Amino acid sequence: MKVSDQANGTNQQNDCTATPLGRAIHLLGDSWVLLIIMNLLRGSMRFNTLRATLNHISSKTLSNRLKLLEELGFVQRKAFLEIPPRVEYHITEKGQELGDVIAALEKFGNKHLSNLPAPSNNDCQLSTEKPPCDQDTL
Amino acid sequence: MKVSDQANGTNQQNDCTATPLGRAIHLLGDSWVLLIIMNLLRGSMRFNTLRATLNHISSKTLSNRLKLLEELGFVQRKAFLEIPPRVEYHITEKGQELGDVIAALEKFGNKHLSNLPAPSNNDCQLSTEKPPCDQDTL
DNA sequence: CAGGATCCGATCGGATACTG
DNA sequence: CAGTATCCGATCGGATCCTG
Repeated sequence: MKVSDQANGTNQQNDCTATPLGRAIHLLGDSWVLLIIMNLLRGSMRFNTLRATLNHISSKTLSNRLKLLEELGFVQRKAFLEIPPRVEYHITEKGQELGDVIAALEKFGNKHLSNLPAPSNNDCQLSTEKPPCDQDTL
Repeated sequence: MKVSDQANGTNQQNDCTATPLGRAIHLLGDSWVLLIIMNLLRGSMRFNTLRATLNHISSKTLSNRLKLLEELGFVQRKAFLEIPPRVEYHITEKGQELGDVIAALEKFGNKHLSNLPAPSNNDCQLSTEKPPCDQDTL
C-alpha cells in the first residue's frame, strides 16, 4: 500500500481515504514523502540536490513524489527559465505543518529507536541535529 | 520501500536506518503499521477483530506487522491457551507514545486533508472521533 | 480462532536512454 | 539540469489452503 504514482485517489483497495486521518496515513505512510518533506523543511532545494540528499532515490520516484506533493499543495515548484534549467522546490505554508509530524516522529525515534543495533548501512542524509523548522508550533 | 516481512534491518537499499528519525520514518512509513497502532491505541483487540477493523488486510500482512511491532516492543501479544485459541494484542508503554505521532497526523489531516474531494470509497474503520490516547504529552 | 506456507499477480521502483 | 519514457526485476501483499 503505497502512494500511487499519480495523485489520483481512485484506489479501490484499502487506502481509507474517506477520513482526514486516513488520508494523512495514506500520504505519510510513504517513506519518500516523509524524507522529502523532511529535507525541504530545512530549506528549498533543487531537483538534483534533493536527489543527492536522498541517496538512492531514482529521478522517477522523486519526480512522482514531488508532483504529488505539489498537487496537494505542500510543495511549491519554482522553475527558472534559464539554461541550464533550474527548478527549486520549497515547502508551502501547508507543508510547513508537516513539521509537526516529523517532529513527533523524531521525538519518538529518539526515545525508542535510538539504541537498537544499527544494521550496518548508512544511506540517506538524515542529520540528527534539529532542523530550524518551527517545532514550537506544537 | 516498505517495512520488510521480518524485522531484520539488513536492507541494503535506502532505509536510512542509521538514525532514529530514519528508523522512525522507515517504521511509520507504512500505512498498515500506522493503522494497526491507531486501532490498538483505542483498546486491545484480538487477531480477527483487528483484521475485520482493517477491512482489507490479509492475515499474512497483519501477522507480519504484528510480529514486527511485537519485536520492537510496541505491541504485546497475549495468547490464552484455550480452545478455540484466543490472542489479544495490546499496546505497550512504548507503543502508547506513537499516539503522539498519530495525533500529529490526525491534526494535520483534519487541517489540510479534510475538504478534498473524497474518492468514492470508504474502506477501513477510521473513526473520526478522538481516541483516548494522551495527546497532551506533545 | 490464530496464523503459517505457498502461489502468483500487481505494483513499485531502479537503471538506462532520451529530450528540451 | 530537470525531468520523461520504457524496460524489467524485486517485493509486497492478497487469496487460498492447511494446521494446532
